[in-house]
Amino acid sequence: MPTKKISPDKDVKKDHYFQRVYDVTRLIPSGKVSTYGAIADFLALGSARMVGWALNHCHSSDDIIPAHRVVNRLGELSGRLHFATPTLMQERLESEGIEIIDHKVVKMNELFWHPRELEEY
DNA sequence: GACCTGACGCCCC
DNA sequence: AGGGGCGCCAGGT
Repeated sequence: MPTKKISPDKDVKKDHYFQRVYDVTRLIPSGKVSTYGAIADFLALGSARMVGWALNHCHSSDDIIPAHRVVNRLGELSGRLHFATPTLMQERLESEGIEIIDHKVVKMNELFWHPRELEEY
């Protein structure tokens, strides 16, 4: 048997992981935000970095992912430069009634939404 | 294959 | 109370 680790299901698992991240992201209510860590925590899979990595590729998904509702734990729009325009993330959040000052969500404590708050799932 | 670099976050000053 | 160290895990060079 080949000692080489050709793992065909690795890509499958990767896609599945992507899908899990996208699913949770879609559940974030408009007007609220969640964090990379909270999503990784809820999935009990991967790390916060991997959530960011997955969201970085969300453009390759056919569905529209509200990735702008995911910020880092301090409420900073750390992913804003990865959107079509550098201001798009902030514009979308503001259009949902979220106030942002200096690339940071104001009242992060009130607006933070953890997936575990979801009753069903 | 070592080394760097992230859309991160906890721990420890 | 803000900043650095380090673990995280996958990709790129």
